[in-house]
Amino acid sequence: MEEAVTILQHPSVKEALNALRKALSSRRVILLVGSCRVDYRGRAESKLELGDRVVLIKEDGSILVHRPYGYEPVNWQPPGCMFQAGLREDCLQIRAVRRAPRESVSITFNRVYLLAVLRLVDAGAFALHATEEDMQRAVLLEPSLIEEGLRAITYEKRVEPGFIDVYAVDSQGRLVVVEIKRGTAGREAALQLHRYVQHVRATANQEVRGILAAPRLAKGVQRLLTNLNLEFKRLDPKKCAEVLKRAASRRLTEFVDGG
Amino acid sequence: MEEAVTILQHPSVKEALNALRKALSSRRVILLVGSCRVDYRGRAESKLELGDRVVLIKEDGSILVHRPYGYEPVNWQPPGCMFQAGLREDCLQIRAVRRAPRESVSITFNRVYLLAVLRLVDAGAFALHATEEDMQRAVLLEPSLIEEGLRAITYEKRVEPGFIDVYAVDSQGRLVVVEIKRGTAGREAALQLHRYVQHVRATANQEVRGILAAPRLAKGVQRLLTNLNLEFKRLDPKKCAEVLKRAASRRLTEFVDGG
DNA sequence: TGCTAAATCTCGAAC
DNA sequence: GTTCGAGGTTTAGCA
Repeated sequence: MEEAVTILQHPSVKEALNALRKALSSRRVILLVGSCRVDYRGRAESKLELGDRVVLIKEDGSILVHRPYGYEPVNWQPPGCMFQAGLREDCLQIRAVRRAPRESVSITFNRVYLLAVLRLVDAGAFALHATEEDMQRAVLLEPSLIEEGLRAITYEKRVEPGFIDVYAVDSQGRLVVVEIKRGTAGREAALQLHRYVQHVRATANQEVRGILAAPRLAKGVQRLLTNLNLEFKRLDPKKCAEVLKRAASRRLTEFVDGG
Repeated sequence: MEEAVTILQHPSVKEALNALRKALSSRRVILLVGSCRVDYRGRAESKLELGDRVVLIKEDGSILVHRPYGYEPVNWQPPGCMFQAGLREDCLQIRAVRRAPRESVSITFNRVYLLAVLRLVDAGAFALHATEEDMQRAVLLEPSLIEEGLRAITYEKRVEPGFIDVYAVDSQGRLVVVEIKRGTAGREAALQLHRYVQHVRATANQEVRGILAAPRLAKGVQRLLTNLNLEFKRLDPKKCAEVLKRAASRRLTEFVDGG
């Protein structure tokens, strides 16, 4: 069985090329550190002059070029690339090509400091909580998070301008459109809600309330809401997550008790 | 002078911790490969179970956790983090904390396959062409890209709904609002243009044309434009980039000839 | 610092 | 294959 980690330190260009070709054909994760130039052609075009970078090639054919700073890669290619590796004027050149859209990144190393070929096994589950979807599910489960007496009718209702997060009826029988934002709700969110409410009003021909539910509003948005005859309701993502967790454990209890 | 690349292969947790602490305090770029769990708390919450990952820590205090597949990091922290490294039940634990917003990522390695500490020098210039801003500048330089006889008045004009990309007058003296998109223009772009045009009409009290300029339209958007009494003009990002390049070399020629 | 709009956005789902 | 909306979006540009 092959080693999980194979490392070449300061390899010659030829040594690096040999190891790289083998690693690419066996679909390994590859780490390359060295001095390189990068050119991109496709949806846009870019040129990056000589400097030290970290290049990460993954099993699914994605590639990232990282500078020593910044969250985002300076150049990249999404999963599904074809790779070519070769020599070019004493340099190691790697080309990552994809079609649809047709684009390519080519990286030219004049020096390689480190080449690591990795056999990684990762089947770990990933779970993200307190997303906007979680908040929506929480409101459907407990509409009182928005206001007492509210009853949910549908969610993700398709209307012309987009999707209504939660569509409900209040204690007095009026239609309510609820737009949920996980972060600070800005002007765009208010306008989005406005479009939905306008559409429902035109269709339903009765009184329709619009409620923007978010942890907080951006400056000036309260005034915009007032002008548009819409309402704001503070809604905490964490509290929504707790509602979901409670509901899940309740379901579990009922399941155990009932079974 | 210290080595540009320092490597520990399959270090013990204690060895890794020592090297990591030193690397963090000297603000090096750090590559860590190993088996780990990851927890995130902040704007949302996430949990990633055990698996092999590549962790990249940068000079500016950003950190990325990459699985063996996918363009995006599964967990991360933007530049400006504080790092803590320690032992936790025979595991190497790294915590990256930032405030505003308050959030943290903690990574717990039960095994480290590779630790590389890198001294990278990257001063290479990066240039990106054919962005939406390039297209806007090209249209300002040559309004005939949109239509003959068009004259630009202002750009990035502030109006209530946002910023008008290019504000112009056509050959017959009518006001023209131009909205530019670099990619496929969808429904949202048409509605955005509509809002701008409505606003200008209300303000200027005269005939106002709205032109959506983009390489192509999403399906159904042409019909929407027609309903809203707006126009579409095909505009190629690459052609815009060429216009700019031509203009730049012309300026250079004039400069050389004149000087 | 807060807010707005763009991105080689990416990613996923729905049509 | 497109299109559309969300993202722990990030990033750049301004008020």
